[in-house]
Formats: sequence, structure tokens, C-alpha cells
Amino acid sequence: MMEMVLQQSQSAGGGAGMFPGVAAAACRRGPSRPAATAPMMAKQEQVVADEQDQQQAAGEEEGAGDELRRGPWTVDEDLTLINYIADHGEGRWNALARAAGLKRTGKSCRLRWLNYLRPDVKRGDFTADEQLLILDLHSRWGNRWSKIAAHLPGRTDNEIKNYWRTRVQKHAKQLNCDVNSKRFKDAMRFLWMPRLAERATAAAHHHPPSPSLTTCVLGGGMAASSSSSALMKMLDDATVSNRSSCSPSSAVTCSSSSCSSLTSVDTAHDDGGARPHAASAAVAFTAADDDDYWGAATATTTTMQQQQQQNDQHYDFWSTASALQHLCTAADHDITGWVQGFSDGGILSGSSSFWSLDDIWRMPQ
DNA sequence: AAGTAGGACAACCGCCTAGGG
DNA sequence: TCCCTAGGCGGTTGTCCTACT
Repeated sequence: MMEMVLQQSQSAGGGAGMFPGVAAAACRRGPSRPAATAPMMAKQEQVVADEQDQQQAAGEEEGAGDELRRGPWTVDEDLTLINYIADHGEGRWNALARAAGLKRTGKSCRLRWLNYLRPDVKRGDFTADEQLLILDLHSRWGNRWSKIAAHLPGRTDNEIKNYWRTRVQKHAKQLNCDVNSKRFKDAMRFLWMPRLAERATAAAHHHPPSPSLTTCVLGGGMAASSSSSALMKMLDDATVSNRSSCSPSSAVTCSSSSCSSLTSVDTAHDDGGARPHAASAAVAFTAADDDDYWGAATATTTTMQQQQQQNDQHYDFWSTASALQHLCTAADHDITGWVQGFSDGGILSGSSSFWSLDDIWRMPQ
């Protein structure tokens, strides 16, 4: 039975199989990549061939001695581990490794199973609601990856950790601030998270998310919509008070066609160039949305901005946050101050039967 | 087409903790 | 109480892939 499933997952060549990791072993990171093109398929076949060479070499090594194997797992090793666990279950990893005939440490087997081979491991890009949850939980628990992963069904601590390091820290770096700084946390909470919540809500309309995430997403999404509006106003207010010290407005460009995902944004600003003032920034933050409110907000931008928007620009959050940071620095005005009271005033804590962001915030540590 | 830089992610390393003898 | 072992966890590294020049 297990072998049948494995064969199916391998022939599927993607993440749709019951054991995505096995297929992925023959096609590195296949499941999370776009559909393979013909050249890609050829490349994959080559990888499989290489894999077979590797297995042959591994077999020769086995004959040479009993030293532990390291590095990438072969398809055979994956199958051995999966079949053994299917028959005997998990636990006692060192003993399991020996009994299964794997020349790996127990730790290595455990890691391979938990992060890759488990049937319920979910692969592919993080959805907006998942990103939202990660941001929120990290803001409360810090680098407690396993604890965070426990709230994201099918996601591993390793995957979340990688996401944080490659995406989130990268953007903190772009903003010239520490990922643990209050400024970055504020930017996350009051700019990025509402944006993600809106996207999650929109996505929920098209594809109802899993029950485990639905309540959080819907609750956060509803709260976030208000927070975005409030943020707009505050940014406008801030603009008025800081206008004299701000550089001339100029559109923030973004090469991303959708600006829909943090993972796809491209902060096209250049450090030497002019940056938008807060009003532009607020619009920039929201203009990617198509609803009327943001359309009206966009109408308040300068002619130059409109012209640039008509060309091909889309705005993205990180360009905006960068602009905000610039503004804050120039005006000696911390974003924290702008949003102060905003969080205390209960904008995010509206009474909702769902699991709101503030509910999450108040969860026991 | 080739070279290079950066991104993504699987895997490893080292430390910590819990449990058993 | 101490020691040993295994498992868990967070940090780091290595490798492959893609995009860009």
C-alpha cells in the first residue's frame, strides 16, 4: 500500500502526491516551483540521473564501510525511511535509523521525516493568512519557530524560519532598521499586517481557507481594514504637520505587477532619489487595492504621480515603508508616535466573534 | 551564451533539556 | 545527585536555481 502511494507520488513529480518530499528529492524544490517547462523537465531528468549515480556511489561507499552518510537524501533513503515508519511508527530515532538500515544519524532521520517526508507537510508559498499569522506570532514569541509552526498546520519550523530569514529580515535590512526594532515592528503591525489581512480576506472570498485559519484571517481582516483607513488619515495628518521638512513628492515605483505579495515586491527606490511625502506614501501603501476608497485616495496625489501611475507603476508596501522611514528620519518623527493610541484606541480590537488580531495579541505567552 | 549575484531551502551543527539508570 | 543518552530547537551553512548583466 505504502509503496503504491510512493510510486504515485513519484510519478506525479510534484507536491500533489502524498509524500511530496520524495518527489522533491528527485526534483529539488520541485513542489514549490512553477510548473515545469520542457527544458526544466529535461533538467529534472538529468537530476534524476545524477541522483541514480549518487545512489550508486552511496552503495559503493556502503560496501567500503559503515560510516554515516551526510548531505542530500537519496530517493532510496527516503523510501526506506517512509516504509519503515509506516510499518513501525516514529520514535527512538537512532534505533530507527539502525533498524531501517539507514546510514544516517537519528537526528538526520528525524529531521528528514519532520521537515520533508511527513505526509501532512504542506509545501509551496505561504498564503497571506499564513504570513499574517507568522508575523503576529513572531511579534509575540520571537524566534520560537516550533511554537509558531504549531499554529500553522502542515508548516515546519524550518520552513517558517527560512521564510523569516529570507523575506522578513531582508526587508528590515532594506529599511535600514533592525528586525527587532520597534520601528520595524510598528511597520509590520500597522502597515504590513493590515495589508496581508486585507489580502487574506479577499482570498477568503474566493477560496474559503481552512477552518483553523479562517477565524483568525477574517477577524484580522476586518480589523485591518479599519486600521488601514485610520492609518491613511494619520499619515495625511502627519503630512500636514511635516510638510515643510519633506522632500518633494515623487512616485514610488514597483516593478512587481501585482504587488500582492511580500515575496514579490521590488523596492525600486534608489537611495539618492527623491521620496514621497507621507500622503503619497499612504496612497502608495494602499493603491494596489482596487476598491473605490483607495481609488479616491489616489486621486489626491499629484499630477506627476498620476502620470507615473498611468505608465506602469504599481506601489508596494515596502517602498512605502521605506518612504515612511525616510520621512520619519527627516522630520525626527517616529512612526511609533503616529500609531500611538491607534493601537490603544481599540481600532484593532473591535468586537468580533472571530479570532481578531488583538485576540491573538492577548494570547498567553 | 557565459558569468555572477542573490534568493530559496534542505541539511547540519551545537546547545539545551528531559528522562532514565 | 550525577551521568548519559536521546530528542528538540534555533542558528548557520552549503547547494542549487533564477535573474540579471
